[in-house]
Amino acid sequence: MSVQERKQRERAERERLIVATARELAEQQGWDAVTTRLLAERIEYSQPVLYSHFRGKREIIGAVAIDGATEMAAAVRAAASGAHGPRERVAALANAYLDFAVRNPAVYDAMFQLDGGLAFARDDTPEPLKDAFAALKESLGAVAGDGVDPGLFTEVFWAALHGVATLTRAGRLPPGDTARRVELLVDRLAVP
Amino acid sequence: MSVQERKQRERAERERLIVATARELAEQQGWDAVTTRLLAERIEYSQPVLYSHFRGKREIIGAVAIDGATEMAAAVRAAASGAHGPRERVAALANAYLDFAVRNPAVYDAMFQLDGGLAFARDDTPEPLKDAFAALKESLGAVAGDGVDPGLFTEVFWAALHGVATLTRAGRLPPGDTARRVELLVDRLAVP
DNA sequence: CTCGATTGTCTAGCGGTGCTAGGATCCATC
DNA sequence: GATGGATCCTAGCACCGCTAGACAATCGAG
Repeated sequence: MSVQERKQRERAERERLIVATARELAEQQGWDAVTTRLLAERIEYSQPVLYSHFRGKREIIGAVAIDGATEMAAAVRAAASGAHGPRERVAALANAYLDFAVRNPAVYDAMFQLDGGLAFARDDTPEPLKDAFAALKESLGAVAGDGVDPGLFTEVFWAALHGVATLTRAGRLPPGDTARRVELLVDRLAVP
Repeated sequence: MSVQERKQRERAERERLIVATARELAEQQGWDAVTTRLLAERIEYSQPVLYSHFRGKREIIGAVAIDGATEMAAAVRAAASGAHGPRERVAALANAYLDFAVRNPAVYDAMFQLDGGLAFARDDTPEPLKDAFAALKESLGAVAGDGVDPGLFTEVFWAALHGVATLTRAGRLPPGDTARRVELLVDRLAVP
């Protein structure tokens, strides 16, 4: 039995290695550079090994996305917990969110831009994704205002942050004014 | 001279055909299906002909994006001009924007999601792109509020719309509540 | 009207992609 | 130590964006 357990452990270890390497490669050279050949070479196995862990490249992206969601949830909660008052919490959250997107562009893309084969906003949505949304809702729900559904408010605020994050990184918005944009967003959207 | 002019005209005609076919193909089967081979077959020329008009696939995407920007600017202006009062204009604009994104997903992707090799938010930005932003600004600038730069406000409002559009279509936001989201956005962001 | 030059187009192919079939190799078990 | 199943790799498929070079059509000069 112990032998099987060891093999299982090693297999799980290798799977983590694949995901970590894919993420590293994507952050360094972009997702286009994450080819199955290069990824296989980096983990020092042949291509087919990747397919014994994942159905395809799409699932590898999905795995990176789930890892990222866990981290983002933690980052957002940490930022929120360090601020006093609902409004300050929201401002801290917004900055933490955008900071995460800037620091981990490839992971952010995996989560929200690329097709990782994941289900969103459904019952069978992976737990880390639900939890990341929950982390936003914890702070944002408090400033939704009377008569406004906290879930809906969270979605709208999140969408605004997402828009700022993606348009800025894609060069559609001039960089540098992010702080002022966040300020405006928080001022207007969050009810005191 | 007339012969050259005719040739030039036919060449321009073919270029329009390429862009229109690429757009049609992308809307029908997604941008992944827009391969140079299939595109060439559809226009009934060989692949290299595409490269005598465009530097590569990226530039074809860019051409579709520019076409789309012109149409979006018109759609937004039409919607805004049919509404009374600043706040109603903004609501009409927001709905027109999201409607455009839903009706022309491939074009929307070409404009804001894919790499079309275009410059944004710069001096050498193609005129139609500048004009699309200007169309937004015309209506949005009026509700920016005192002490808020109209350009900055337009960017933020646009980013929020973009977030709603992309997250909804990517399945990240449950569809169906778009109207309520727009309502919330307009209520909070637009100053009476 | 002929004939070289230019222009336009196509065939064929390069190096890359994601993915997989089938054979070789390793190793726990009998 | 033999054996059978799990594990892994080599080789290759069909496709991608893109391009070199052959070929045909057209133009302009003599």
